[in-house]
Amino acid sequence: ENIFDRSRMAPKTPIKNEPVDLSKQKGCTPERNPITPVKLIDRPQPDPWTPTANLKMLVSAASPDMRDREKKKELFRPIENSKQSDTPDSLQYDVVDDSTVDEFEKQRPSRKQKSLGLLCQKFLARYPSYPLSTEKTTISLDEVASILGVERRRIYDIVNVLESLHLVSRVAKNQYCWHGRHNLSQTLKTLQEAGELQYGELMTFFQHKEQDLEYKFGERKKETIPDSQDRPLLDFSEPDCTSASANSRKDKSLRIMSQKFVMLFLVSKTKIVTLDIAAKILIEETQDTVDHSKFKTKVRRLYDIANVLTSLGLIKKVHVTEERGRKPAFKWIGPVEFPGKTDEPRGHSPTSDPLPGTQRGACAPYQICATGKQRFTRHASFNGAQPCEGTRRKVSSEPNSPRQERQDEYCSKMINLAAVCRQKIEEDTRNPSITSPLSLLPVPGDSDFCVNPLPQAVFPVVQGDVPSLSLPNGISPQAPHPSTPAASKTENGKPTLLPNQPFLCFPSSSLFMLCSGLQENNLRDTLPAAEDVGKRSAEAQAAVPPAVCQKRSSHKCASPSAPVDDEEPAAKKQTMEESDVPLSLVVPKKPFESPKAESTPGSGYASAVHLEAFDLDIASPAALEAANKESTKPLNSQEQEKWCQNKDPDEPSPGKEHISKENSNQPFPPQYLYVQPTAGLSSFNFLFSANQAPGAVSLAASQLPSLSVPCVVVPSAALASFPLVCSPAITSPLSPVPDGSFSAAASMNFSMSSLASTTPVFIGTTAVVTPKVSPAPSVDPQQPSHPALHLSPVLARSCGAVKLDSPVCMGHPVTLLKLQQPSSTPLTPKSIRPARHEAFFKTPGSLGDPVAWKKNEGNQTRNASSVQRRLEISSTSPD
DNA sequence: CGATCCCGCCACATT
DNA sequence: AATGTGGCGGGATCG
Repeated sequence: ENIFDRSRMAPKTPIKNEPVDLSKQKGCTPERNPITPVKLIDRPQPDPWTPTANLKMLVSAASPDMRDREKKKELFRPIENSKQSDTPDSLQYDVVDDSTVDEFEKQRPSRKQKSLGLLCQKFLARYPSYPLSTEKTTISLDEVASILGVERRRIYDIVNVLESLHLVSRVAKNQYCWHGRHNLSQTLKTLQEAGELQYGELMTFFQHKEQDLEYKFGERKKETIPDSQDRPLLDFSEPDCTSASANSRKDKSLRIMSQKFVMLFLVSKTKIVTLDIAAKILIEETQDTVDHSKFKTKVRRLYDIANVLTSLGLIKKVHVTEERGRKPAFKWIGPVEFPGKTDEPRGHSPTSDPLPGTQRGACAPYQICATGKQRFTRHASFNGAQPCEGTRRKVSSEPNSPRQERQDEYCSKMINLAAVCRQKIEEDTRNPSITSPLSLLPVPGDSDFCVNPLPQAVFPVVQGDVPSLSLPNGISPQAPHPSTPAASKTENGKPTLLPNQPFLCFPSSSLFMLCSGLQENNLRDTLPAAEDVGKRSAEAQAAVPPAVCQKRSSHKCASPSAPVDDEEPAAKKQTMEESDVPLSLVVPKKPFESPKAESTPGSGYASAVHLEAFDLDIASPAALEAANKESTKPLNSQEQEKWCQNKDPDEPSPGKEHISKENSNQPFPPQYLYVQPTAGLSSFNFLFSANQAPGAVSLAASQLPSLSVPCVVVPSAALASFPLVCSPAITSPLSPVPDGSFSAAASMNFSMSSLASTTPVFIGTTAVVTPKVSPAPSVDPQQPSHPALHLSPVLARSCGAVKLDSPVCMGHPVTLLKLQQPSSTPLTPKSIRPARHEAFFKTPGSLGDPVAWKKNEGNQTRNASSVQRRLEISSTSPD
């Protein structure tokens, strides 16, 4: 009751009104009046410093007696003061203080006193951590705000974060329901899983570099992945779920950010996350590079979140010292292991929700996790047929557009990750001279590369395809490899793939990137794991072609080893097999949509990830998995696994070296892009070797039209470089397309992929390998760019980051892109992309922004040089 | 001076 | 239109 009164009386305004300045000055003579209450007013609060104080306040609020005492102390001041009227307090506080020194401080309301963290503590003190299930505690924002003596806005900050962890949920306007920490572990678990999917690699990656190299990517993934797969993603849905549509809003970035932030901790091996990295990763859309301001804003938000999380006792502030110096960071001090299996409760049955309204997996804003994916895959298999689409969606539960958003998020994430990686790489590079060649490849637009949300939504899905795929998978038993199974097991297509390799997952299940060694190579220096990669890559190269084929033909692949050798044959077979796929080709729809999606996304992705997005449908994750497995396994599977596993950080090089040497031509090896088949397309899986030539991609675009094939692959012109694997059927048409040479290869099969890889993607590893010398030859289009030199910084970075993985990347300098755009523009999807890219760039202001550019440029140069070095190094010394 | 982050404007959403 | 929400970033404070 008091509260209300007081609140009204004094509450808000007073504080604000008061000019701070005066107060300070006055500080000396505090108190009294409130004329210019300013700081003085604050004073009252001051005392709260101690956490306990806050509690006391609360208590005091409860009991008048306490209050008086406290009052002296001034703890409660906010609320109370209103009532008490400031008078006395001021005086007392000083007196009261224990520490003499503090008086001043106490007096002035210092900012700390008003900190969000403190406020949050007060807030939390009001509610039991583990409320009885029976009692439902409702929270009135107005009430709380007045009680705590703050504006409502601040309460939102707190509640939003709490909501992200499901400690509270919104029940109605101005009303929240307090759940306490009962579900916290589950929530964290869910987040962890989701985080693994989304950020696992990155984090691992980083950490490796930075901290311990011990880690292995492969291992790491394996660990996490397994579990995560089955589970539904996060359901963060929380509240929103209720209104699936609701997502629309901006999506409460604070909430999402909070979840993402927590995820980073959970997937972090060290449990320490630096603010800057978190910000980079969390920045969506824009690539890091673009705005500095954006970054700043993100950091601010992170501080807000961190304050709340700190109050919850989940993290604590620490500093990490890196090469550059000491950086602010936070360490997770909350639970790491989540005993309760979340699964049980929710996992299998999505329906069960702990939280009342929120859960529904589908809804969750978080979609990221893509709850849908996993399920889809499976479902898809079931469906088998077209209907799938419908089903699938249902399954996904997302009726609406929301997905797109999700996808976007993913995209953004990916981008961010890429950026982060990039940066890391860059940094690393510095040290040694390791610039990653990748960096060269910039893909400007990539950032956008958003997911192809549309595709998913749009496409009906392909489940039919999936099934087919799945079948193979099922069959796949042939591949005894453990890894495979694991993958298969995991529902998520993505995860499965991952086992050994580092990969990037797209939310949309449609694309997967497998990075074999790229990163490693690049990073290698820095990274521990790199070595593996190298090996892998080498092998991968070999394997790749087959893999490509296999994807669908996994059956064939079954005899993995063979395929490798017989690439061609395999390819044929594949094609044969794929014939099925062709069907998918039929599907025209995709093309349409996909183009868009692709175009945009693709470009974006490409840039970021290098992926090409294809819009295949996301729906069929299984297919992907299968494909992936197959692809990799058949040829490489074992090897790869070995690599992955084997790779010991210590001596990765050996293997690699060999490989590299062997494959010198195709240094890149390992990366693959996976595209899940969409419904129609589903049958096709695309694997792109990172190496591929750009031309292929472009071709694809052109092709597409004609074919209307599902293959969406459209690499952005700039990006171009990706080779696409086309289903055989498609191939014919395609083959011609792109670059003559490449295209042919591409069109044919994967085998070509190998070719492609060999081909100089100028940017690709090859580039690295063969130092600049003649990267160009391979691709005309690209040549112009001469990426290395000109790469737009941004791109380069992004590429680097992303690319690190894939040598594939094409580095196109920004300039190039532009050029291409005009030229290529026209019809092909490519053209589209380019355009977008530009737009993209511009938007971010990157281009426009002088500052950004400058930065970029600087980087570029740097990169270039480093790259060169790198190339040399790589070429010379594989190690 | 960089790290923090309070404060509150203001846009968008909901009622 | 009013009110609820919450993005966002200026600029104050802290260290």
